[in-house]
Amino acid sequence: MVAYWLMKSEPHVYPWEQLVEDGETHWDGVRNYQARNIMRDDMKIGDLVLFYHSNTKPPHVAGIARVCREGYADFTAQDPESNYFDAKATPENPRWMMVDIEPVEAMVEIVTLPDMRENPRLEGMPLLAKGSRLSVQPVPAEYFDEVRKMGGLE
DNA sequence: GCCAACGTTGGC
DNA sequence: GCCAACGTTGGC
Repeated sequence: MVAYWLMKSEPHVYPWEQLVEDGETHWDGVRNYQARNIMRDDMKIGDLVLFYHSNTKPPHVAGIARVCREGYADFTAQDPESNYFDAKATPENPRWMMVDIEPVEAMVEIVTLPDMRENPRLEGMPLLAKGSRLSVQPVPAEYFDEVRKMGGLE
């Protein structure tokens, strides 16, 4: 049973194109407990992910990725040189977790946030909820399919 | 750059 | 364990 998710990345930090170039990546740097718990407990190999570019004009879904490694320690938390260093993270208790994802397919056309807000079929999608800021969040299947169609994919 | 909505921290 | 202060996210 495949589950669906949405992950946010700022394009100037790590864009979709970089994921395509890399072939896969580890989703380091998440420092929010709710998002961590999703990566630790819920994301399974084969789950599909809407790759969302935040903090850009307009914000948009750029492509679809797939989980290719399940939750494990985010080692950047233990690296004093990292921007994501957390003094409370240890090998015994890494505190922060991540998954690996790989690109599946780019949207034929990006799906922008305004377009999603205008689509009545997406009413109730967590991303569109007022005050939503979770960087890793669930996407109920019907919304995932609709976004995929909006992006020109079947 | 502004600021609303959240999440976290720390004093009490 | 409350809650005010502060920091962050992210759309606009």
